[in-house]
Amino acid sequence: MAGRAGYHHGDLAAEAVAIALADLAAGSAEPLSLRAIATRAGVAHRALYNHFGDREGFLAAVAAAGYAKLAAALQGTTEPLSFLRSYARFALDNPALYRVMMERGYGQFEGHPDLRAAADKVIALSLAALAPDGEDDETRRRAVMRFWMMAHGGLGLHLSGVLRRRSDEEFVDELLQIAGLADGNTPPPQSLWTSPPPGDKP
Amino acid sequence: MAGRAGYHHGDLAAEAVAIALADLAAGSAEPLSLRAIATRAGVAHRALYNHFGDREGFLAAVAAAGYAKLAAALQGTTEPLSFLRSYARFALDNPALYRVMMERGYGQFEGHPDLRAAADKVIALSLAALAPDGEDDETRRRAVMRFWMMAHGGLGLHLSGVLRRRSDEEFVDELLQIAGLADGNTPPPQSLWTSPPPGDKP
DNA sequence: ACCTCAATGTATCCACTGGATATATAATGA
DNA sequence: TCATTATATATCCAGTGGATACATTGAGGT
Repeated sequence: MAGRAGYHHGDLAAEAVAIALADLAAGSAEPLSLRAIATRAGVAHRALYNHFGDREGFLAAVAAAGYAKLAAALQGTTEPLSFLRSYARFALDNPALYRVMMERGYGQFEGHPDLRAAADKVIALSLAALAPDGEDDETRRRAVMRFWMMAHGGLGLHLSGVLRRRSDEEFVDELLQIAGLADGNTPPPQSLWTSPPPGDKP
Repeated sequence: MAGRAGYHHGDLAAEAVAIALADLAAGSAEPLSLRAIATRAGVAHRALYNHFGDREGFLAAVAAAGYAKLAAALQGTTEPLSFLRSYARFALDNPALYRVMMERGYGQFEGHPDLRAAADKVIALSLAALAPDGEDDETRRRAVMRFWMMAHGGLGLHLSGVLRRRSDEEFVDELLQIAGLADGNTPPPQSLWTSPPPGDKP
């Protein structure tokens, strides 16, 4: 039972991650605080350390939940265009969560098998949707990497405000064009920059 | 004079940034601490607040210094291949500093004109080295964006350990190939992944 | 049914951080 | 010379991640 009447909570780990996800979705700019989350779960802050070893362990669990959400969002996309759209939409709809996920790469997977498994599922979906079936493995991986670099780089620049402020829709269209996936009937984009780049005549 | 004998320091702002740069170069993983830097400069931690308004102001100054270093590294590159090489080398040689720089996009430039000016110089160099002269402005900007997405995304994935661990040299060659800038006589790269991607037969 | 024990939660401490306020000292310009 | 302004200090605060010691509980073995 998930009751919280007694001394024990029931499923603290799950609720803590859920609170963190809600927090990130709410768009608060401050970093997640273990204490705040524990308090919100009605528990002493030190209780969290029983489930996740330390802050990084907790964030790994949050990131794993994020990858699971992303995998769910990517399910069913079978070709590059819809895949990129879904991927971009996820990142744009969950910018803070996306950041947490992307700050935890394969390099930090040791000791966090759940995170690795969740991320691997996303990679499998990427391979299926992006890479031509007939090609050899190396070519397929190359295609996924190319996509990932573009999407990751473009989304990062967009989310951190490097690019001219634009609607998400407009950005995705832009990204599709730059990635060579444009469907041809989107209007030509305007300048990419936040403001006139140096060298422009006023 | 940069003397530090008396009550006043001489040039605290410059020394604080220099200490931060040295710290980032030393590769310590912990985030910069104003107090630690002030102590290392032989000064009360509150003295820094006179020069930079708050922590974010200090980091903006550090990032600006980083952009200046990057601009210096990019000076003289006149075509895409050498530009990408220099850019990648800078990021790989100064990963922590690169992170600080990239976390502070145009969106945060308000109130930090120095940071903006330094970043604009890098953009001007990018335009000059990457974009064909004959093309119209929109095409040139598109070329720079395409490069930046790839480089930024690829470097981010490499630095955060998402990709298979490889030497920097190897990674740059890989990046050149994926970006379509390979000079043709580099050996074919191996798999990109940290470990066998899902779907491989063992 | 009992009873041990591992899992989970609490209480209390610590070092450290960014930041605020009030004060002291030095440099500068009228 | 002297007031003003820039710079540095002293001292406080709330908040954070983490450590140690202890309390409570539920599950398994007998």
